[in-house]
Amino acid sequence: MNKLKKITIEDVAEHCGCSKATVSRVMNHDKRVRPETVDIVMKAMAEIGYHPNSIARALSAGKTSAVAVVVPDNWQSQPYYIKLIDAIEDVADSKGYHIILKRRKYIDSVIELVNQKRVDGMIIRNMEASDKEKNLFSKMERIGMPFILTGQPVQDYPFVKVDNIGGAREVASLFVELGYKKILFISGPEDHIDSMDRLAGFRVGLAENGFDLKNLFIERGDYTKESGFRVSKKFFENKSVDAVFAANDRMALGVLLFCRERGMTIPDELGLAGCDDNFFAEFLTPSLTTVKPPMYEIGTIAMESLIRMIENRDRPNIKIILPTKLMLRDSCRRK
Amino acid sequence: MNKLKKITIEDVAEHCGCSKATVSRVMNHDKRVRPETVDIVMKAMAEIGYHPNSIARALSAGKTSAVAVVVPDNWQSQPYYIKLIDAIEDVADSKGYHIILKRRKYIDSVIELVNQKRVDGMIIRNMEASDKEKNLFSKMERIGMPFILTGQPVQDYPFVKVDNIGGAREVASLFVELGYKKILFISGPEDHIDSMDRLAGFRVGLAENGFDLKNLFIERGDYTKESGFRVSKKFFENKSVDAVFAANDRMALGVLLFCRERGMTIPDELGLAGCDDNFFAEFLTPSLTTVKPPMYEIGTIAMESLIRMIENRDRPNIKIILPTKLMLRDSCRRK
DNA sequence: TGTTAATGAAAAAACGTTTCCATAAGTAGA
DNA sequence: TCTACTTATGGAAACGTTTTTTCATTAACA
Repeated sequence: MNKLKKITIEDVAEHCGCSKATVSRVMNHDKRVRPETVDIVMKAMAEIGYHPNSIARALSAGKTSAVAVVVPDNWQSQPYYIKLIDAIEDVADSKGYHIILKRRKYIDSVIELVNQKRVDGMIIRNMEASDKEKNLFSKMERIGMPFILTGQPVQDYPFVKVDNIGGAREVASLFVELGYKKILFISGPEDHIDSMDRLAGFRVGLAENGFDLKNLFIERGDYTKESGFRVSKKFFENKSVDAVFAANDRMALGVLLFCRERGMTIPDELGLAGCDDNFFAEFLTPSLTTVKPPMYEIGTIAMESLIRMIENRDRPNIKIILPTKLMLRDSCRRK
Repeated sequence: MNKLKKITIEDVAEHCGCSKATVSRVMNHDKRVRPETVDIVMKAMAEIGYHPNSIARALSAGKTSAVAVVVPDNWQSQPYYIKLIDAIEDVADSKGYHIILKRRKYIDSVIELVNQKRVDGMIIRNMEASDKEKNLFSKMERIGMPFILTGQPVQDYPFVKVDNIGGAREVASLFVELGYKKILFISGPEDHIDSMDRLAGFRVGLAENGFDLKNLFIERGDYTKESGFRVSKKFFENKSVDAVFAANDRMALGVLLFCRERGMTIPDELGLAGCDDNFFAEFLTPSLTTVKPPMYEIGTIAMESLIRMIENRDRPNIKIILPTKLMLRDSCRRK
């Protein structure tokens, strides 16, 4: 096997009869090098096909130009994670950073990345926070490695998140406007913060539009399609409502499937709305009204902030909440 | 701002009164170091909280333990890319590798990764091959950096791909079995290899099941939902068929939407099948029969092969074609 | 003409590892 | 007791950059 000789800065120096230092200065646009020398060096680099070794650079500079992005294990269930990552990559590329992708299940590997100084910073989609994660956060804080949360605030760490409360409030306003008098809210699993926020916002929205909260019913699901089906089956046995608002689209899909089986037509007999603008929402029959989180914006702002933290070595206290967008589709209509 | 003093191998050496070399040997499980010394060093490392710097390691070893994964720009449209990435990460983590994710649009950045020796290898989902990509491939070959294609074979480079021909053949077999006598195939954009393979396989499958190819009609789409709609609208103006096979699910969705508008019931008046098992296929009404590509397996095999190439420094000629799975759903039924 | 200041570039140190080479101590065989 | 071989370790070079220091040359000035 032919062993390729590596081309280093030394070869360039030799080829144009100057020192490594000069070549390095040319590469880094140091203005103290004479223009003609610059030309000579540039030409030499092109001629012998030199490219600086980024690892050596990183070691010398103490900066890797890489950031880790941590997503939930089931990122598959939410295509908006792709938007989040796209946004992060768009910013990253324009600033010369690379992103190392990790699922939460590989948190040990993420911790190693930090310990071994393999990344300059991190963006974490933290939907829950285990002890391991909390330790990680405090360690990063301690060693001064910047990071930003994009799920939920934890302690006093920087975050960029969705305004779940505001989004649900808009749905409430819509539901009242459409004339719904009795409403069912299907929550997520116990204590899930997103779901709690959505319920809180929904309540506020209903109340401020003159809806009597006595007519708001609440059932608990677990975010799965099946739970949406199950909950509605149980609920509709002895009660009825005008509309259902589910804490996510998967459960709303469950409700829709139940109605289809039961022969209840949507939106005529029942209004329906979900959250997340999941991939199928647009293609269901009827298409599903839902609350769309601004994932691209979150990714953009998170990455821009992170880079600022990395490069300025300061620690601006980023705490940003971004508004959702109500996607009004066919699953709810004036009563 | 408090400047954290970095803890290096030198500190460990000092702390336990031995040399850096010995500490290094302990970390790398060199058996030539006395067991008691190992204990001392291990304890010292734990006590002062030492973690080796991965960048320094990479420089010294000439190995980054990172691989680049390149996906199409519109990976958003195909959730199976997530499965591909998950598989790659699963293998990567078990072998101590990290993955750097890049979209194809940032190919320049990918090229830099290679030039700057920032990764040990690459997995590329190449659905088409631009000149830039071809140059990249040949450069990687030249400098001896391993890579694997997971889209289409190019020249003689290693690849792992889907058996599009076989998948389409199964659909053909199904269609004949269901009693369809006249069939429309909607192709992808001109010369798209996946689409061509699917058509070829479909033809073979029909013929070998005794179907008269005179009754196979072919129209060209461009993979979008809209083109599926448009093509069917135009086709059904003056012809009719028993079933449609579209080269992807998005176009099949277009056909479905057209039928819904036109009042043609699926599967009673028209059988329908697509390719890809896209996210919505399962949730459409009726749910869509489709050909599911084995993306997880592709990712697994690609990454395992890549690691073998990286670590063994040999170049086994990987050329693997994996079978699809027919997802039989409600959109086609016996005539 | 001699002193000082500014400039361009070389040499050397640093970044934090791994690895090669040397050495000292210990063991075994004669 | 000598030689030869192993074993555990230390010292130093290497990996390929950047950055600091040093030095030599030229320009400027009195």
